[in-house]
Amino acid sequence: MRIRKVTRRVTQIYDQMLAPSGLTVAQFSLLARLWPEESLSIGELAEALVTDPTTLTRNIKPLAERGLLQTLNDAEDRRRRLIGLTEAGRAIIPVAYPLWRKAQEQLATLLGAREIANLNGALDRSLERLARKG
Amino acid sequence: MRIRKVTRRVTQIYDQMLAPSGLTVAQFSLLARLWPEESLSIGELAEALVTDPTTLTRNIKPLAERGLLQTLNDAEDRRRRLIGLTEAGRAIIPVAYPLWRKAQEQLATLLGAREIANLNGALDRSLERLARKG
DNA sequence: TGAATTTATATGTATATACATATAATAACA
DNA sequence: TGTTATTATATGTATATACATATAAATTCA
Repeated sequence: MRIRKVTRRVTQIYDQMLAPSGLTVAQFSLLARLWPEESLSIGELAEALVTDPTTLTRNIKPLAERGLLQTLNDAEDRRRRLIGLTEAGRAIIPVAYPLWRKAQEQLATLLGAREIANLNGALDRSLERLARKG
Repeated sequence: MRIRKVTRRVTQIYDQMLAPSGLTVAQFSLLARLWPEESLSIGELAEALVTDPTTLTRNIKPLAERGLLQTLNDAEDRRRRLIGLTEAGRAIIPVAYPLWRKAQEQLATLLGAREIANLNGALDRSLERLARKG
């Protein structure tokens, strides 16, 4: 499958560039999503990241162990866990962001700005149609 | 990352459709690549699938245990393992292929033929630029 | 030819991913 | 209100993925 092949290479490029920060691209995406927010539940975060809630439970674990994420119990609904950035979690974003930008630039160089724009447009439209329900 | 989100959903769709065959889309891709060939080494197969050779070593394992793949030692180069389909491996392709087509059709319905063609074109061009060397 | 280098694959380790199922808590309803 | 159904998350299990490193075999070269 084409898209799986391309994604493997793209993930590799981002992961290699982000390596000095100690984050993977999946981890950076997760942290970055929480950057402007107070905190989100597992379910909300899963929906935002278009991933399975059970995947998120697992992905949160190493980040929480490294002290980048913290969990609060929702008083209104005691089933929910509210996930938010810790101090360290907020602090790592400005370290990782420039690396992420560099990966983005490298990709733009490899593929060309026109192709990137075309691809992003097609992916955005596809996401909308695929986001929920298959 | 957009492409990672889309790929997760697309993989899910293919995996669900292929479930009756007991294959994942990654496994189907691997077996299908060997269908017209005699056999390929780990390295050749990795390159064809745009994946890491170490990933392939792992992916082969469950398929070999299920008797779908077999390994031959290359007489010319005793480091190389030649991977090929077994009888059972050849037999499962005609079972899985229609399911794979169905997933493809479902995706075409969701995204539209025009968008699919656009996306495939962009992905093919991207693959060419990304395939080797990052 | 013998030592150094390169190449092919495997292993250790870690994250990413999702399904089936379990559990606990909330919501619905009779 | 008490029972049932639904919802949020976690766990068990399995595959997918790749890097660092190990190992063995082939190649290079002095």
